[in-house]
Amino acid sequence: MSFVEYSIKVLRSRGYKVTRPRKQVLEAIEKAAGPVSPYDIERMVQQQGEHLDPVTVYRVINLLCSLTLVHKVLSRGGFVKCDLLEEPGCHRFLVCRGCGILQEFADEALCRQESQIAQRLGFQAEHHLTESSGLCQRCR
Amino acid sequence: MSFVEYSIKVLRSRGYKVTRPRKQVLEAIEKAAGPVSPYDIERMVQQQGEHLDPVTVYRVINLLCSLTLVHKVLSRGGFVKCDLLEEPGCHRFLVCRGCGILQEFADEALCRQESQIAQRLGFQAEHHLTESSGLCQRCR
DNA sequence: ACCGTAATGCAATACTATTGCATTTGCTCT
DNA sequence: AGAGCAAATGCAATAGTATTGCATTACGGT
Repeated sequence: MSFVEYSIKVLRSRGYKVTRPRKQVLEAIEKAAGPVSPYDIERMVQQQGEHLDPVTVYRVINLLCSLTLVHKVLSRGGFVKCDLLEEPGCHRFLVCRGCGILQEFADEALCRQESQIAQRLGFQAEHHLTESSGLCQRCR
Repeated sequence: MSFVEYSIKVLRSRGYKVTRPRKQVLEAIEKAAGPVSPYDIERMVQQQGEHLDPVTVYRVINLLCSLTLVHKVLSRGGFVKCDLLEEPGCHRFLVCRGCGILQEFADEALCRQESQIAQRLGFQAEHHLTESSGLCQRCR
């Protein structure tokens, strides 16, 4: 099942409508090579002769992020489709500082260790956001 | 030694000039309760009857971030002074979703574990950015 | 096919960030 | 103390990112 199909299934199952703009955004993000901004998405859709309001893109992206179908890449800006979909644990990124390539991963042991450290500091951690930078195999 | 004093020492030791705007930014960030934007800093300085260009604030902050005297809090926006200064390892944040309070920490074992995971995925990690969200002791 | 509500489009606006160039100023050397 | 130089700042312009409110549209259940 493709990213778009899976996302539509999730939208329906949570009671969200499957609208034209939502499908447009999903398709744009699926096609994109890397992180894209809401305005990038607007442009991609426009280049197909269709129309889409950037404000709507923001709202769609917010929804998709809240469903973890899409992630924001904080260290670079822009949004990417989730590559792990149903994989449990916090989804994290490796970012190559050479070519910019992204690799998503999840590791429950890491989650546990981080939560443990947080607990020692009086915190009850619920979610871990991690973006590690370095060099990918190629750029090394 | 205060944050400002330490920062000035670092600036000098690395060959950077200690200028009026740099001192103004350092003092503003030291006083701030939480993360502040460059424009917040401009306002803080102006309220003392002094003047400071926001573009300069951006440039100063970039420098301070590159020296890890200041960190950007990506999940919230805004910049904070580093509370760990000379502590080795990547500096990370716990962010309370209740009151917004920040707690900075470093943990070299965590760095190692993350690097190891990255290596299994073909990555040579150099730096780990982490912001965990949850509830602080008070908000729980 | 209709209806109600969720979602979108539009307009306005605020915030965040960057670039180039002329001018100033901190620091070193005498 | 003063001169000179490179680094840093101020200014102007501009691009990119993000949010809000309200009128209108359209999805999906009946």
